[in-house]
Amino acid sequence: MEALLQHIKKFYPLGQDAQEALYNCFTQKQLPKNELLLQHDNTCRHLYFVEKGALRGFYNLDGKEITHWFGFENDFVTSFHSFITQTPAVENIQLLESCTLWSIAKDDLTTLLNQHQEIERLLRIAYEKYYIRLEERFVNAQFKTAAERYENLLTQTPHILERVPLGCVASYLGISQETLSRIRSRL
Amino acid sequence: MEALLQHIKKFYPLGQDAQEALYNCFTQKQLPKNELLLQHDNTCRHLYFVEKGALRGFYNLDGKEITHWFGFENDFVTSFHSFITQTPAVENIQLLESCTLWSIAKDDLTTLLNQHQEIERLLRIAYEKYYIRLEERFVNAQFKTAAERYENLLTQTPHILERVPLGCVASYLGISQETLSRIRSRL
DNA sequence: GCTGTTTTTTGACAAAAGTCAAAAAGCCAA
DNA sequence: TTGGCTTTTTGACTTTTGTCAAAAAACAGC
Repeated sequence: MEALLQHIKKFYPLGQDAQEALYNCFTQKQLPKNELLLQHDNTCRHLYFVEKGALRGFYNLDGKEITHWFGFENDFVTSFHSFITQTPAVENIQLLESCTLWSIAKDDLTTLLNQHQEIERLLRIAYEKYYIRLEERFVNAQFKTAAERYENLLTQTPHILERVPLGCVASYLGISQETLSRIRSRL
Repeated sequence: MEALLQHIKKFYPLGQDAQEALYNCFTQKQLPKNELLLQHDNTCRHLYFVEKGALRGFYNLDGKEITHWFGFENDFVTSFHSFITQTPAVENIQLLESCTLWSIAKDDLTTLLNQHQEIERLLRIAYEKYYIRLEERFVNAQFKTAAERYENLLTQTPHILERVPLGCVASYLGISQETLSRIRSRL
C-alpha cells in the first residue's frame, strides 16, 4: 500500500483525510501467474494498482491473441472502456507473472470522488497523463515503421523485452512475430 | 455560447454558478479559413470549443504534412500535450474552414478548477470520454488494414469525407493518398 | 467560359510486412 | 540427461502499401 500512496503523490499529493479514505477502499490481492483478472464479455468492476508483477490486456482477432497493453509495477490497470462505461469488455486481462495488486471497486471509487475533491483532481490529472501517453503510442502506431517502433521500445521501455515473451511483444507493436524476429536479428 | 453550455450538459450538468463562471472565462473568436491557431514550437495556452467550422492538427514528417486529428462542431480542440504540460507543441493547428470558436486560457481554466469542484468533475469525465475515443482510434491504427480503417471512417465519421481534402484524410488514416484513392475506387 | 492552380487518380515499380511451414533453440520436469 | 513441450528463428513466397511521375479532374478568379 505504501507503494500506491507514494506513486499517487507524484500525480497530486493528497491530504491525510483523503489518503485514509483511499486506504480504506483498496484491498490487496495476491494472484498466481496466468490467472485471468478479467474475461471478455464480463464487465470490469475494478481498477487495479500493480505493486509487484506483470500483466497484459489482450483480445482475440481471427483466432490470434492480440496483446495491446502491459502493466508493471506502479501502473494502474483496468479495461478502461469497460470500467468507465460499465459495459462488457472486449478484452481479457491476464497475469504474466504472479502479482501483488491493490484493487478498488468502481462503486467505492465513485463514492470517494463524491467525498473528496482532492481525489477527483487526482483522477483528472492521472487521466491527463494517461491520455498523453496513449497519444504518443497512437502516433507511433500510425506513423512509424515496424523497426522504428521496436527501437522506441528498446530505448523507452526495455523492461518489457526482459519480462514478456516475444510473441506478446510483437502484437503489442502491431507486427507479426516473424517480422519482429527478423528486425531483432538485423540490429 | 449556448452550444457550448448545451454540449457540456451531455458530459456533466453544471449548476448556475459554475455555468456563469465558465461563461465569463470563454471568449469568442471568429477566424478565417487557413488561419494557424497554433504553430509548432509555440506553447499552446488555450483550449478551444468549436461552435462552427472545421480544423485540423498536423505536423511535418520528412517534408510531408501529417494530419492526425480533425475538429468539428462541438469538439474541444487543443494541442493536448502542449496545453497540459505547457511545453512547446510539435503540431500545428489550422482552420480548414472559417470558424466560430470559444477559447479559454490555461490559467483561467486552472482558476476555474480551483473554484468549482463541478468543473473539475466535468473535466475528469470529459477526459474519460476522450480517452476511450483515442483508445478506439489506436486499436484501429495498430490492428486494422488500410481498407478497414477507411470503411470505419465511412460508417462512423462520414462527415470528415465531405468536408476535408482527401490528402488530409489519407494521412489521418495513416496511409498514402494514392492508396486511399485506390481503396475508394474499388469499393 | 477560359486559364492557372490545386487536388485526385492512374500506372509501373519498389519496399515493407505478412503467411505458412519447418527447423532450431530454450525450458522444464521426470 | 532426456524426452516433450513451448518459444523463437529461418526460408520461400504472397500481399499490402508506398513511391515517383504523369495524366486527369476539379476549382477559383478573372
